[in-house]
Amino acid sequence: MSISEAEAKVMEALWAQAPQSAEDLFARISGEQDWQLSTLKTLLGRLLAKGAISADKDGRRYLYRPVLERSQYLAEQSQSLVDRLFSGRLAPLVAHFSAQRSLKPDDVAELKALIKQLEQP
Amino acid sequence: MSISEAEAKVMEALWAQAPQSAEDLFARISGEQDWQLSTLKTLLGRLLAKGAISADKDGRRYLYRPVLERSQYLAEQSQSLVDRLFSGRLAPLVAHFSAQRSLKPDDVAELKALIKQLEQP
DNA sequence: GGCAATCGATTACACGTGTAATTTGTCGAT
DNA sequence: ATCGACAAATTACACGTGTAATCGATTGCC
Repeated sequence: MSISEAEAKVMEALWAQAPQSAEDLFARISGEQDWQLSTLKTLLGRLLAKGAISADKDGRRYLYRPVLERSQYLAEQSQSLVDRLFSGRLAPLVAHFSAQRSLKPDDVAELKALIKQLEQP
Repeated sequence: MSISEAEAKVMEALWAQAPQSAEDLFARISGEQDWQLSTLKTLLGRLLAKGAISADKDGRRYLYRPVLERSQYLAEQSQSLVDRLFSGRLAPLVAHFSAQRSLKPDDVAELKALIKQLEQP
């Protein structure tokens, strides 16, 4: 099962720090996200059901921690986009960004460094 | 309003060739997508409602053509992913792919060529 | 002109999602 | 033992989406 966008925001908060209680998460997420505590609880429940997080009892409350790794989530999402829209190849995506002129000089420099690294393993 | 994944498949078929009738599209999409004609009609209706395509009467049929451009759709989708998962920067996404070892030598070569081009406009 | 074929339009329906209120269960304090 | 606080679980509900059947209108043929 894949996680939704709202659920992903909860995951981000857990990837930033874990474990956290629902209250912790609520405090951390408020400001970013204008949710009722109840909403967050619903999302935690759904993430638990999906196996994306785990919960350990800590006194009267639960402490939640990610099971799904951020890097795995990134991989799924990125791969899916590249597959769906760019025939599974990364270069066309970069070309697209370049054509849109949304590459800052910083990006170009960073990319260049990356490529260099890839060429000399 | 944004278009859904099933709707995007219809758009792809229209981007590949336009204008096309519902029947044309159905023929072109069958094999990729195991839809009933009725399903395709529903999706065309929704795309029309969203303004992503237009329809011109051609005798008893309609001919559909894209209004939303593919490049704009690519831009929205890519930007959204990069914003949500990579702080809006492209380089980290490429780095992620590289770390996943999902870059083939071809890709690296192509990227290198791209970068080169970006440096000497 | 009536009937059948053919389209598009309308209606259907289950499921995921965003958002939340209400209910339930438990622990601590009186 | 009871009551209140609090946390989690359950229930709620509207909306988008995937998938499709059916309805209704138009048109070509006999």
